[in-house]
Amino acid sequence: MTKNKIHTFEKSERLSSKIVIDKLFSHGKSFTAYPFRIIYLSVPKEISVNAPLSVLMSVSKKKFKTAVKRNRVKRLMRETYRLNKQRLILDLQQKEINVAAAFIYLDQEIKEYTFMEKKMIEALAELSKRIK
RNA sequence: GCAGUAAAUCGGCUUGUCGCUUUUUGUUUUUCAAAAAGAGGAAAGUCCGGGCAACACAGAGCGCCGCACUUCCUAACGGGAAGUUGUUCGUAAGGACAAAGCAACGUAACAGAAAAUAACCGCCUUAUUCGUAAGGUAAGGGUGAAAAGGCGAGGUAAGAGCUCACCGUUUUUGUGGCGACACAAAAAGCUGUACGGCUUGCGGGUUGCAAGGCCAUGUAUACCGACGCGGUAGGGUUGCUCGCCCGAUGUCGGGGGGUAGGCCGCUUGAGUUCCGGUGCGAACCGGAAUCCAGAUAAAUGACAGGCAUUCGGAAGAAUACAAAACCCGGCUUACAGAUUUACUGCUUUU
Repeated sequence: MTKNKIHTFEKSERLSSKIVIDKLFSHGKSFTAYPFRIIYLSVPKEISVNAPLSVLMSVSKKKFKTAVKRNRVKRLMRETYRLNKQRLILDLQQKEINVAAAFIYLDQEIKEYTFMEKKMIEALAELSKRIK
């Protein structure tokens, strides 16, 4: 494993299956780590493709009316996730479970990158603790 | 120099680290590496028009919806260009808005005598029992969005295009213009105005790429074949019996439709850039070069530094609006700031 394989965010790591998303929102458990609300669900290995963790980012249209601002928030979330996900993935690989999760942004304003990063690390730690 | 008007263009640049999507090449079947490309003038609103696709469709009429000065442009348009007439804003350069028709049918509330076969008051004439009655009259009054061409003079019992001058209107003729129309002359005393669901002309089938087409794992399975039970269980016909008819459950194979998912549609097109020509212009014609996002819950990014611009004494702060979703042509709306050209007003200097 080379160094630059760690911080990726490829298609397989994104949650794109309609069925899994529907399941996630109807049966998933959730908690709030402000400014994120996180919904997660452990998925059987046959359904999920490759990655131990597949994720989607969501920003409400009500809170950010223009697409440019929504994109900005989503990209910030994605970057912070991408750079800090490694610990959680190792954890999941040890436990041998696959997880699907949705990150929903709750705040009304765009926050600084440093703030977002700090909160993302907290949220990922919390998620790691909750999954058994 | 300052303020403004019109048209057009641009709308940050750059280095490093870590990423994303597509394509190509190499390595090689499993993803790994390299290279190239990767949001806009409005991509937006989804308001019009067209391509494309599926479905519908003998022909004609009625209805419904949209549009409406002229000529031109266009694949088409409710769009655009150049003009016409009117109203209006601005000192000006210029800007904004409006525009078929009233022959037939219909409407014009309230107010007012009356909203179109005009007589309430007033004015005048005649009659008079002096109360009024008959008639003439649109000059004056008030109402109203709108009052019977305007104004002056003559005229008259009082008045009236009744007559005349000027203005307006309509018609005819002439000149200019492709035309809307403009100008000029002559004639007509001049049969209201505003509009409509009315009339006329032109256009319109419906739904939108989540259109539409193809492949198809798993699960269940219409139907068919083979093997097996067995022409057995059971069912139908009938009040019952006979008779007649249908006929399982299993295994394997074929097989249609089709869910998850994938592929096509999908980016070479009314394309883009440059040059030349025609036209006042929108635009068109000819030639050369070129391939320039194709994602799918949705890539085109994040962070750190440097530069530029603006604000500020400095520290520092700010750098608009807004992100493709089948593709084009428009319209509308948002937009920090910068640049160019032409023109206008004011001011200074010459």
